[in-house]
Amino acid sequence: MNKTYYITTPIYYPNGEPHLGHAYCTVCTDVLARFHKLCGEDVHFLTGTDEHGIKMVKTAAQLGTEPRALADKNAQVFRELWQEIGICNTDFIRTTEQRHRESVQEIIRRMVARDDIYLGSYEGWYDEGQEEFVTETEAKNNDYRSPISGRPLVRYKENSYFFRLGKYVPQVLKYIEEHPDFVQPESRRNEVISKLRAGVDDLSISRATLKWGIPLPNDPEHVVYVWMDALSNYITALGYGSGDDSLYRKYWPGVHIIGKEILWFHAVYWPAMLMSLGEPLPKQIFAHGWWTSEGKKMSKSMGNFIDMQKLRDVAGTYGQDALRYYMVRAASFGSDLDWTEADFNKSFNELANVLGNCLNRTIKMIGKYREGKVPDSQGALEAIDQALVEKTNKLADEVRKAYLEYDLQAAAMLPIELARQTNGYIDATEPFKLAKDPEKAQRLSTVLNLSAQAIMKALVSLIPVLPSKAVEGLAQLNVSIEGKTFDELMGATLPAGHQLGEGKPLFPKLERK
RNA sequence: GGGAGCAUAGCUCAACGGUUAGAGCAGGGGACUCAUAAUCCCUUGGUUGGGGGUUCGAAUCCCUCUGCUCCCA
Repeated sequence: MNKTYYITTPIYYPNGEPHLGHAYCTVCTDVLARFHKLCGEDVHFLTGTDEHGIKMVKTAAQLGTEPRALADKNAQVFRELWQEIGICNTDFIRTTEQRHRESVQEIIRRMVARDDIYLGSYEGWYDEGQEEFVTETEAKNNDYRSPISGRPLVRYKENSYFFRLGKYVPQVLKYIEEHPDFVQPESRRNEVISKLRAGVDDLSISRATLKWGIPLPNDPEHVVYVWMDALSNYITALGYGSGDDSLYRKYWPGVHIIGKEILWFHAVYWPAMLMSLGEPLPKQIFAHGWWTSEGKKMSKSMGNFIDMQKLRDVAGTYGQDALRYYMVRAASFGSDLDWTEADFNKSFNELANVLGNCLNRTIKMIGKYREGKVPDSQGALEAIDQALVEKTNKLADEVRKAYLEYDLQAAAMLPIELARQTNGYIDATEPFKLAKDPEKAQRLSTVLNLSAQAIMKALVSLIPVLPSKAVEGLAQLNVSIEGKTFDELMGATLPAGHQLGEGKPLFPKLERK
């Protein structure tokens, strides 16, 4: 039995189309999923859409359609975009699906049985025009007026079921304190801890005024509100609480990759819910940062919004892998990021000039000087050879470590650094000059061999980030990754006599306007 | 108002309290032709935000000032 690995993105709110933020989170999760898959693990990768709630109702009304139809349409848009940027999710859950509905109701039943849910009343600032509650912060920021209509907010009270979050807070706090890796990165973990210490109220989990949602099994006049519905997806998708929970037993607990704005809910509500159910907590929760664009907050009116169309244009022009590489290497995983044309070009040039060119010149020289067959490395290694061999041999460990520590930026850039060094090696050893001197044939063989080994390892390491291009590059080296694990591929060398394929630019440069 | 953090080269960032504070990019100079007008080498550039302290030794620890960010209310 292979080791299992379960990883998730959040479920996205489909009241609009996906944008850079969604794509980033999904790509990072995908990169991790692909690495673990490459390591031979049995990977289950879940993403999906969170389709209930007042905003769906309103957006649908504005568009003259129904929430269900809006969700159907946009869930499909999300699915298609993920296809286009190479996402390898194994499941896609929609919270309107029957499997989720039934399972959430079962979850509530179990919580009710545990006396963790009770009827109380929810009081807050209510925007009558918008027919929705606004948070205390939001109300204050808008001077207790509706940001839409400008009319004063009213104090409104309605019955609501509550989850006894407060009961579990001490346990959650203890768990987070005792498991430093549970919530990452560190700075976010500290924020959660300090907020937990300040004390937390019980959580309102139902709305009687809303109809678009999952009815509470114990009181169908109420629908399940936001987090109880949304967070449950991570286990309802595995069949938790249904007749067949084999996937749940196989894959749970998993790793959650999320944006920093929803860390609180994942780090506190979700563990508390699982404690109430008596189920294991997630293995890890990693919160990534937010994007700005050209140094400013993304906004449609500013014209710097990286929307789905822009993502499609970039993927269409430069390829999905160039987009993926850019996103992953743009900043260290966990910190905020900034999308700039200049940085994108820089990152594309790394792929084309450093990685692609290194592969290309190596293949072309072996083609020209050795009839496309990898020559044997002969004779004693010189210091410069030794340095390249060491760097090549270290790559597997370095990349593995980077992935296990969620340092996706390093994982993406380490192979590029090896390609950079290989370029330097080729320039320093000058195989193209050695080729002119028959007496240097042995030396030439060594240089070509070591260059080929290095670029091969660089490409293997990049498979999770560049699922299509890395494999394409390896195909040029006539290396198949079919059925092979990361360790097997990284431990292997191209044998002497190995016939290479045809060398073609991996990331062709585009015509400049 | 409460809490946390950051400040290092033009830019993005590194540097268990321990040699001369390092990379990439950008800038300057040069080399090369296997390769995608690609590549490589050399190089300019820093009083580590200011001030004080602890220490044999501080970018790193402490205090303080300034500026910025984040979380919460």
